Amino acid sequence: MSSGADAAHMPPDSETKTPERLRRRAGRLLSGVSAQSDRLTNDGLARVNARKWHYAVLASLQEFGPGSQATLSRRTGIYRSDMVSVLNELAERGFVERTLDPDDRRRNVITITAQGRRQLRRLDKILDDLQDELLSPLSPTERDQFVGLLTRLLDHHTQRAPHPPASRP
Amino acid sequence: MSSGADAAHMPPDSETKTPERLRRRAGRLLSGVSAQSDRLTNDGLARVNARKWHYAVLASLQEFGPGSQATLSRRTGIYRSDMVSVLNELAERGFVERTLDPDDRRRNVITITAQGRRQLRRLDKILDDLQDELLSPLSPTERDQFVGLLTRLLDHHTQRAPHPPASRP
DNA sequence: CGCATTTCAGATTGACTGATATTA
DNA sequence: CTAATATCAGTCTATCTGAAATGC
Repeated sequence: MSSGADAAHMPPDSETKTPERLRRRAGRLLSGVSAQSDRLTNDGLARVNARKWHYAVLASLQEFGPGSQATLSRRTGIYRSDMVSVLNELAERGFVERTLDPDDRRRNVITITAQGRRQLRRLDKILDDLQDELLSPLSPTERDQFVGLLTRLLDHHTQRAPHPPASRP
Repeated sequence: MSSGADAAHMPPDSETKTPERLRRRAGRLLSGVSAQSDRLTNDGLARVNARKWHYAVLASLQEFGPGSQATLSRRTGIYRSDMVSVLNELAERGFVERTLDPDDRRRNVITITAQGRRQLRRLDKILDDLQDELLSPLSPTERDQFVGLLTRLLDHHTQRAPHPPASRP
């Protein structure tokens, strides 16, 4: 009368339910929600043939202007070694240009193109929608709260790197 | 007379500062905080030769009693294939016992030992401390808020798996 | 010389898939 | 027969390390 599923073929609750102390652990909650968010973002961006690092690089170029690969690496947190392939992808698609820096011939200067700016707008829209989906169970006030709390946590733990230096190669 | 660091050897802000739109993205904040939390937990547990899955299994056994490996897999979210090695580690250390299930000879019945219960208490303490460290910038009220928001997000997104079925093998 | 930059080549890791043997 | 179980072998991806080549 009461339970919806076919009890004969379903395992008892104790086989599927997560222990309460596990459910309450902030660390576990964080990695769960973060994994969900990653899946959402990766899938959403893959649909337009983009990756999250593309967004990071384009946004950085748009906001602070052109820079060397090492500079972009510091601004986005992407390892220098990985920056190469990210920029290859962005250059292939015509979103950035790589030119030799005349003042320092070790460097490449990376510039965002008009197409790159258009792509950035597209990605911004997509990420806004995905964020709405992720935060859909929360009210507008709660969303702000959530983002605020996360920001404070991240700032606190990345200021002068506590134990291992967070990111930045 | 104002800025603390030696300006000559420091790159300008535009080389190190993260773009504002990047900083605001919930997805980025989440993976940042989650990464920090993972680092903290992994390091903390490694100091007593444990891993986060150890805790998940021990907590599940303590809360719901003995179970087969498949059951534990469902309760903790660890893949069946990875459960084997986790249980090997726990059995090596004397925290669980593997015995053949007489009622169903495909199964092993996993039981927590007295040592395992002691270890669970130890790990609970460690994780409490690490959680305090992670959430240290937040007031007690804010910590509850934060955990509450995360719980609602996770519940919403794991109920009847939206796109890809989150975890559970 | 030491140091920064771009680049490549590979280590390491964790989540995940697939196949097999056994038993229900 | 199909389905579940424990196990092993191996893929795939992201993060990260190391070192070479070039130029400051």
